[in-house]
Amino acid sequence: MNLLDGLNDVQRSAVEFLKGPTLIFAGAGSGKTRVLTHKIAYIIEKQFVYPRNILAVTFTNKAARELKERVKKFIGHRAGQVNIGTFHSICARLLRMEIEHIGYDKNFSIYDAADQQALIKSIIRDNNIDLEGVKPNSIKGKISYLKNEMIEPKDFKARKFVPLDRLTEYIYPLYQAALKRVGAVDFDDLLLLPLILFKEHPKILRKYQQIFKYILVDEYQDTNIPQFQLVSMLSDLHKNICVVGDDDQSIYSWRGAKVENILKFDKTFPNCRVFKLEQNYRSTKNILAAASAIVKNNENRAEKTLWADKEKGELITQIEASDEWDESGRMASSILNEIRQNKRNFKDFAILYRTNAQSRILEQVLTRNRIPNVIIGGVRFYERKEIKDILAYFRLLANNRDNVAFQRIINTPTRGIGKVTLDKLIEYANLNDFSYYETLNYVDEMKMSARAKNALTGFRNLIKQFQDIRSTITFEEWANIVIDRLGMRKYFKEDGGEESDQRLANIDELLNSIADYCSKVEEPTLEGYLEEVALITDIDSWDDKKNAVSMMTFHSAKGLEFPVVFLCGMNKGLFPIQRDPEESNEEERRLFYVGLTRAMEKIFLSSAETRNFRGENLRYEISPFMKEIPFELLEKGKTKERVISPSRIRKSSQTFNSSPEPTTKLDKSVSDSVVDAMPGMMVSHKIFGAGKIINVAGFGKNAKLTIMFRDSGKKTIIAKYVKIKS
DNA sequence: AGATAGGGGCGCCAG
DNA sequence: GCCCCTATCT
Repeated sequence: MNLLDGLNDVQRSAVEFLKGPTLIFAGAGSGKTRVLTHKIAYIIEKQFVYPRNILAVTFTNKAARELKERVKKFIGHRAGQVNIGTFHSICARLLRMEIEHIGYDKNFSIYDAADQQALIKSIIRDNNIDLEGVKPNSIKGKISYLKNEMIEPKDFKARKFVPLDRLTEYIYPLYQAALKRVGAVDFDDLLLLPLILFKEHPKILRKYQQIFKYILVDEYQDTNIPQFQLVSMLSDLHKNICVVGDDDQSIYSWRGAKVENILKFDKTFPNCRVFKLEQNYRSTKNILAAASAIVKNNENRAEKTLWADKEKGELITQIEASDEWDESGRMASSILNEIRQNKRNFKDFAILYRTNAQSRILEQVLTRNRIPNVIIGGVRFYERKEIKDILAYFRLLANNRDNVAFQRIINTPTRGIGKVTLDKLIEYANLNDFSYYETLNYVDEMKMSARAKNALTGFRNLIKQFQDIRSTITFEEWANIVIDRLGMRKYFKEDGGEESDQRLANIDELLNSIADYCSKVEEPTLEGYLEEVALITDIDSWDDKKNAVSMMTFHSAKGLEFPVVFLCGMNKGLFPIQRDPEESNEEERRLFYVGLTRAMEKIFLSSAETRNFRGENLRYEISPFMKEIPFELLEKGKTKERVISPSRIRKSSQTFNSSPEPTTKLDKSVSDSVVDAMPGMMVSHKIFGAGKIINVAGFGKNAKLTIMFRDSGKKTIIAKYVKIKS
C-alpha cells in the first residue's frame, strides 16, 4: 500500500516533510491520527531508520495502543518496536533503567494522589506541624503546582500572610526528602527526574538523543513546562521534532499546561515548518458552524478556519428541563427516540458533563429505563479500598522502604496493631533512620506489650514468607498465593456490609487483571504490573466495543467522537464553572468547543432550572454559552416523557411508601448490560472467554453467576464483568 | 483495639 | 452530597 494514499494535499505534505521542526495545527476531526500514523510508517520506509529510533508521545495509553495498531497495518510487527506512550509511561520506563544515577533505587514506587496525601500527613504528624486549618490536600495541590512550574523546594518563598504558602514552604522540602527516603516518586517527579538526570549526566542525555532520531508529540497544546523541556532536550541533536495540536482545544491549564508551547513553537524551534489541517471530516456543517461561532469569542488563539464537506445536517436541539431528574429523563427519552427513528445503537451516544458528580442521577435514570450505560471516570477500580490494600502489599514487597504502603496494611486485615503500637514503631524508626519495615527486626528493643510485639513479628514473618517464595514461582502464581494467604477475602466477607459481595468480586477482578497482564507481557513481573496499574487512566479502561451509552466529563472526551452527543448541565455556574470571577471564561469555552466537536451528526444541549448543590436546591440561570450559538442553528426540544417518570424514582427513594425499592444498590462506577442473566445464556469474559451460565444468584449487574467456561472450567463471576450474548 | 456515629467543611477537571 | 475527622462506646 502506498503510504501517501488516501490523504488530502496538506496531510500529504505534512507526512512527506521529514527534516527539522514541524508544527501541525490540526483542527478537530481533521485527521491528525491519520497523519501521525502515515508519518511514522513513512519515516521508517523512507528514511531507513529502525522503528525504535522513533518516539511518539500520545495523551493517553489508549491513544498509544490505537496508534500502534494502526501503524501495524502498514509495517507489520515492527510497529511494536516504535516507542509509543504517554509522557508519564515513557518517563517511568526510562527511570526504571536510569534512576540509580540520581540516587534512587530502581524499584521505586509510584505515588498517586492518595499516597502523596498520606505522606504529607505523616510529615505533619512527625514534625508536630500546626495546620492552622489548612488541609493536607491543599498543600499537596500547591506542591504539585510548584513542581509543574519547576520551582524547586529551596526556591519557593511564601507570601507572608498566606498560611498555605507558609506551610508549603516548610513542608515541600520535607516532602521531597521523604519521597526519596521511602524510594518513591510522584506523578510530577516522573517528568522532573528525567530532566534532572539529563542535566546531571549529559552522556545519558546524549544516548537518548541518539536513540530518538524522530520525535512526534500529539496534543501538544496541553503540554506543561517539564514536558516542553523534555521534548526540547531530546530533540536537540537531530532536531526532528514534530508536534501536532490545536490551541482551541487546550483544556488543561489548571494542571500546568501552557498553550504558549504550541503558539510559540515556531519561535522556539527556528526554521520550523508549519502545516494547517483545516478540513474537518467528522461533523456536519451545522455542528461545525456552532463550534466555530463559540471559539471565535476567544481572544488568545491562532487564526484558522475549519470547514466541512459533509451535509448541513440536523439542528442542535435545546432541552430546558425543570431539574436534573427531568433533565436526565428527557435525555433518556431522546435516546430512545433516536434509536426508534434513526435506527441508532446505544453505543452511538455520549453524554458529557462538567463534573463527575452529575453522573449519579443520570446513571439512575438511564438504568431504570433499561438504557445500558458506561461511566468513564468517577471512583476508579484501582482506587477502591480492597484493591489499594492488596496493591499496598505488592508495593511493600517490591520496595520495602515504602512507608506509605506499610502504614496502609500494617493492620489490614486487623491483626491487633493499633495506633499506640504503630506510634511507638514510627518513633523508633525515625529515631534510628530506619524504614518502618526495617524496624520490625528490632521489636525486642521497643517498649510495648508482648502481645503487640507478637503481632509485629507475625506481620514481619508474613511478608518475609511472601518474599521468600517470590523467586521460585511466576508472578501470577505468586499473586494468587499472596491474596489467598492474606485472608483478604475472609476479612471483607466478615465485614458483612452491603458492599462486601462487591469487594470480593473486585478482588477476583484484580486477579483477572493480573492474569490479563501476564498473558500479554513477555516477561511479567511484580514491578511491571505495579507500574502499569499506577499509570492507567480513566479512558484506558473503557471498553469501547460494548453497546452502551458512554458518560464522561468533557475532559475525558478529548480525542473521541460519537454520532450523537449530549452536553448537559448547560447552566451558569456549572458550565462555565464558577470560580474566580476575575478570570475569563476562555478555557471553559474551549472545553465547550471540545464537547461540540465530538459530535458527528447530532447535538443536544440541556439545562435545568433548579439543581441540587451541597444538599440544597438552587435556582440556576441558563449558561451564557447558549447565547453564543447562532439562533438559526438551534431548535427547542419537544420531547415528551415516555420514560419511567423521574419524579417517581426520586420519591420512592425519599419516602417510605409501599412501592418497594429494588434491593440492589446502584453501583457508582460500573454499569453494564441491563439484560438479566438467566441460566443457559452464553456469555463472554475478558480473560476466560466464552462460557455458559449454569446458575444465577441475585439479580441485575451484581448478580453472582456460576459459569462454565469452555477453556477454564467453572467459575463464579459477578454479572457486570461478563458480556451476555443473545 | 477497633467499630460506629455525628459534625464540620467544602469541591470541579486528571496523570 | 460526600468525605474526613473526632468522640464515644464496646
